[in-house]
Amino acid sequence: RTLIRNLLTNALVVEKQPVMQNLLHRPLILKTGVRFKVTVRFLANLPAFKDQLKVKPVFDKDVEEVKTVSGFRLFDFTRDDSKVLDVDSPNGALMAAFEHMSLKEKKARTKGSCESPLTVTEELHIIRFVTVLHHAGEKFDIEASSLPVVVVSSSNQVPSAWASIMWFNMLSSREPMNLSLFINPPPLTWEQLAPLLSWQFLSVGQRPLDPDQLSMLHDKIVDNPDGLVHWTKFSKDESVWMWIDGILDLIKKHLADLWQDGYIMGFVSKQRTSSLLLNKPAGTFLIRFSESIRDGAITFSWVDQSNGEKHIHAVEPYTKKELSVLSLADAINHYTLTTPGRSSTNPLVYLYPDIPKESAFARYYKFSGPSSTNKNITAYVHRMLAVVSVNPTPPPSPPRDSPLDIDMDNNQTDSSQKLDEFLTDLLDFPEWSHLQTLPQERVAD
Amino acid sequence: RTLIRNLLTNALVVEKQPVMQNLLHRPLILKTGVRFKVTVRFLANLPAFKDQLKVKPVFDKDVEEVKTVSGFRLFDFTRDDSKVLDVDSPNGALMAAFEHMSLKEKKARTKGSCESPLTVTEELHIIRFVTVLHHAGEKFDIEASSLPVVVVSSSNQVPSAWASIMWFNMLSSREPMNLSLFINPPPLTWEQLAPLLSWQFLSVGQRPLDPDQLSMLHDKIVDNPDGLVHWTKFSKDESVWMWIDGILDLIKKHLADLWQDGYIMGFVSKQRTSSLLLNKPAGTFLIRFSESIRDGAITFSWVDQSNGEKHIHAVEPYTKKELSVLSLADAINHYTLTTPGRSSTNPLVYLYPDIPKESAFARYYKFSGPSSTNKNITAYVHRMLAVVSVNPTPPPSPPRDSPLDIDMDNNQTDSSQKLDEFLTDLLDFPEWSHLQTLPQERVAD
DNA sequence: ACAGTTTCCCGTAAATGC
DNA sequence: TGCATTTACGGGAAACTG
Repeated sequence: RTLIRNLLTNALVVEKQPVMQNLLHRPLILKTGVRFKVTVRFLANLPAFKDQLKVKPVFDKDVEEVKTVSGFRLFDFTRDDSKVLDVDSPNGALMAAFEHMSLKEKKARTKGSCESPLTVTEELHIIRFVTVLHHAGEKFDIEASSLPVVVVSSSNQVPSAWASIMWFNMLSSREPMNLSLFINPPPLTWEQLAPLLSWQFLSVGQRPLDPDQLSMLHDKIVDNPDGLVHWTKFSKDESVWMWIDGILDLIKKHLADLWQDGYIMGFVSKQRTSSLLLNKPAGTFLIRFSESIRDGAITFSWVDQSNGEKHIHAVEPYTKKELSVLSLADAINHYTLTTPGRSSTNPLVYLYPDIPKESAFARYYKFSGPSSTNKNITAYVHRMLAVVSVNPTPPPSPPRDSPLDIDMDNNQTDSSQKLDEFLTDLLDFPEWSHLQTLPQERVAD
Repeated sequence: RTLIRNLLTNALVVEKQPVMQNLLHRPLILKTGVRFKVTVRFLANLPAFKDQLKVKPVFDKDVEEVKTVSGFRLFDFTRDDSKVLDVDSPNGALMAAFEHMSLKEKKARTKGSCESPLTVTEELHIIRFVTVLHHAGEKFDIEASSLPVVVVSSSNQVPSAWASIMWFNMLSSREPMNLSLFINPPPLTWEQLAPLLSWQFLSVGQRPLDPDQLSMLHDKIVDNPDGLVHWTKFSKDESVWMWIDGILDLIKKHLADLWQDGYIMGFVSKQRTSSLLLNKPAGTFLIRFSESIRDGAITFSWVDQSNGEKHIHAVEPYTKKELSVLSLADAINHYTLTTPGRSSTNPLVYLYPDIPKESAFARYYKFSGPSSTNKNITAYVHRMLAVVSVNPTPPPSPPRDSPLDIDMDNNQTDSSQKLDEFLTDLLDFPEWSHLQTLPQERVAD
């Protein structure tokens, strides 16, 4: 009898398909006013109960934080609040599908001091599904709970909500269902955090972080000797996560191919960039994420040679907006340095360590976005977008005197050596002239 | 007594501030679920009536089309449906402000044949505000009506809704409040339509259409000898209006300055472009709207000279997306033609008729969008976007042999003559090589 | 004034209806 | 099936609210 009771008490299972699933197969982030779906399955497969069980969703049922933590927001369901009878599914199990669930904040928060110690994206909530089964003269209260969810009201809160989800997931095995986790959030060790981050890149870009990339992130994130990463560091003050999330979004929207191919080194420190490139021939470059731009931006650093001395440069990072009209492959392919009175050059020849640019990127060349879609022949003169800079390392005096130290045997190198002059009247523009006097060796960021 | 009755019957005046006001000061387009505001004023300034009058909005009150035209949509107010008492305004007049009005479609349309002869953007609706005044033992029914409005559910319907509003406005003087106007829409004469169109450009771009532009539009729109423009032609089949509306949006978002300055000829036929430019020195160009792209796009045509023969070319039109990262002025300033083995050129020197490019556009040069915002000096190499084409009219054999027929006295011409070579390996790309063999004389579009 | 949070709403994409 | 129309909702910005 108690066995049956226990069985039935745990017989409901919740399966959610929230809108913002974000590639982990779990209920995670719910946005007010946006529909999500939940399926509840009755594990005890007793067709006799068909049509007898009414399941009702209850938000934050029996959650102590609602009462104790003042300022904890309260929510209600706007649709499908009505319970749904159990019905047969194709595989014969009893289940109920809540297809049109939606949350709405219930005003009139808990009185008391309305000062919550938590931000809204640190509040963890749950949804319970309850039903009552009368059988053999006994009454069984059956319920099933979702994993914790974060409720947001705007999509600009999703990244920090996701940070909470990740943090919780990493700690939940030790403290199951502690909805007050973020009142006093434990730190994570780097060994816990590293695979978590790597997994994000695997999810978004089909490729995890390699040891070098993780090492750079380690140096950037772990600054105290105990090797622990604190929640504040991760999600608050410097907000390492916000920076990483911007990069993940950049990969998802514009760099999926190149990231998957492994052509984007991405996480490299300035120092490491220099030491890697200085050992390579001029014309070698690598692709890095901007460390200063929050919204996700990407740049490339290259090494050139002038007067026998090597210099490292980095182009001003490309933003999402620019990449939406000019892919990174095209931007690399057509990057042009101009020198007054001299021929123009593309300083990018070998992707580090020694991959000819074309063999890495040629398959992605398509010139620029919208115009390339209509490949039909028109009377219009076709065109492409290109990116142009003033050469930060002008070669010494006599024109075409000291060619770059580049292997000319390679065909593709040859073609990218057929370089040309560009509009030198750029230099008439006052804002550009100062660039001539900037120190050359510093790597950007 | 009847005087008073008439006075009071007409004493309510409606003043709306709809969301989509679109620069004409009238109630025009309302979107379901989107808030709009209406102010009702009581013209008879009798403070004695203060707090005695309850005004209630009624949608499509006494509109016959609701009953007769099957398929006519029905709407209700979702908020502020409750009537609002009259209150004193700062200037002492009695008025009621409906601050939170919002429409929702009422399902269950009129039965009968659900086939409406009208599209939703051709349905004209009105909102009436009604109140009852008891005074001196008599009962006065007072009401005020809005001008016709078009109700849409999505912003992709706004352009055609606006077409209806314009058409109605032009005809309403003759047929006041004919809500069935579009069941049999009368044509407009060109003399009616032309100022209507011009007014749109004045509203959006602070500059009306000039006679030449109107003449081109006339030739494009008026094809029957009676000089009438039919609603079908304007808004349906070829949808001249959709094309114009895309251009208006382009001006609003990216070309406001240049349009206001009058530097955009815009509406010029291919034939006229040719005849204008062929009489001008090589390097003369003009700016035209694409006639084929529906979403609003802009191109420039220029004349060059090769073997003593003049050619007209037009670049593939620029779309809104591209103009959001590269302004038209910059695109013109840095437009580059490349010729294999030859120096690159910018074919754009004089804006038609003979304005040096820089004197028209230099004030708007800012290189490309986002990067120019941070003018602070960083270690990054600055960069800009440029547009590049393969030269459609390669000059004859010996390099730098036949310079363009350009006045070299002008400083700025001089600087734009310092032209350079560009990446000739463009020509290694198979898709570009065919461009060499295209006919040169045809003007695009 | 300000920061955290929510609301508002355009524009695109997807869903729906006919 | 295709087209007309509505719904959905991401994302940027305004409005709110303490």
